[in-house]
Amino acid sequence: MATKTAAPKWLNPREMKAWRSYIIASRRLLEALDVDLEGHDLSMADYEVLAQLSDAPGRRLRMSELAEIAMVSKSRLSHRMTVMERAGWVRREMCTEDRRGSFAVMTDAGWKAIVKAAPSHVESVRARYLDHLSVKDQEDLARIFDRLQTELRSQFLDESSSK
Amino acid sequence: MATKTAAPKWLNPREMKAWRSYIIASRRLLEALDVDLEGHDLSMADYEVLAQLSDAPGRRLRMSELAEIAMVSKSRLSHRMTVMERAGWVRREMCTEDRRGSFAVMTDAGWKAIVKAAPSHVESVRARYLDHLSVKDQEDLARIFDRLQTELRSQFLDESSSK
DNA sequence: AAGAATTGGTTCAACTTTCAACTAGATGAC
DNA sequence: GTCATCTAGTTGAAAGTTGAACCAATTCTT
Repeated sequence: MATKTAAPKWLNPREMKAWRSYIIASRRLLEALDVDLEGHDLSMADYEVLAQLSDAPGRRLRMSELAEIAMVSKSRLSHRMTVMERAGWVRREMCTEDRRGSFAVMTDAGWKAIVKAAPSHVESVRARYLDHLSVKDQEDLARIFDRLQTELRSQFLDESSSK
Repeated sequence: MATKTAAPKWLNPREMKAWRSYIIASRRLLEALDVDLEGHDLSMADYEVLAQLSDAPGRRLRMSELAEIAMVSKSRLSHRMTVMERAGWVRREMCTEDRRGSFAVMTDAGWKAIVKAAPSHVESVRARYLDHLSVKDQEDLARIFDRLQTELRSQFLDESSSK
């Protein structure tokens, strides 16, 4: 920890509001979006995995790459894959170039499932989120959260290098 | 569902950015905050429960009320309570007015734990979030997410009444 | 070319969360 | 008052998640 000269400890009312309203609304939002997806037997996390996979060339990706871009741990992806494999949405193929590795491949059934779910999910994102934002709000949020993401990533890099 | 006259299906680039940057940054942020709390053997969810409890008069609340304001299910609260009870942070007291009910009560050890964790958590909220926002950003976010929350709540009420 | 270190991915065990069933007390209708 | 209904909270089983340990293949060092 850096030697901080007695930083102001608590949050002032403005900071508190910026924090609490964000965190509470986010919880509710995520919850609502998850509920909306239930009809398609999908969680937000699984949706993200399938969406990323469906975007990939050939709708196939190395497991680790998929884990990376879908922001789930390798372990978790591995487990979800066996579930989704059982559902017939994906399958694994071994990788001949690197025989440790394997590919996650989306099946036709998986493709159909995601194509079916996507419009209602998008509609849900609109109804729960975008529809309540002005164009300016959208631009502000994009800017703010982009910066946040950049900062978080650089913090992460710092922390893991100086471990 | 209301009869919507063929709404534009997909997200335009601005909407997409507003959505993706928000969702990705949020995931990373929550993750970082959770990691920061690990040192105190707390998850964000448990922290929230304890924080709410510590704010209550007498640091005691009916279980259902606590579940409500900490935004966890009754079942989940019940399970977490037994864990935190084992850790000596809380205890249950039966409610004499309504003998089905019980109170969650924070122990001295629990109070000490949360008092110890709070400054570092606040510092973490600053470092991961607030420090990267201008005053204007903070005000914008508060306004936006307050509105979002209001909308989500009213949607929720609509949906559960017309179930 | 032989170890040593790294990487890709899975698996196991511990833990957490959810969902539905359940107990028991409170409320309401008649 | 009694039967039905509702509410508070807990429980147990199933499903999900995590993190460490693990295997096997690759790459790095010398």
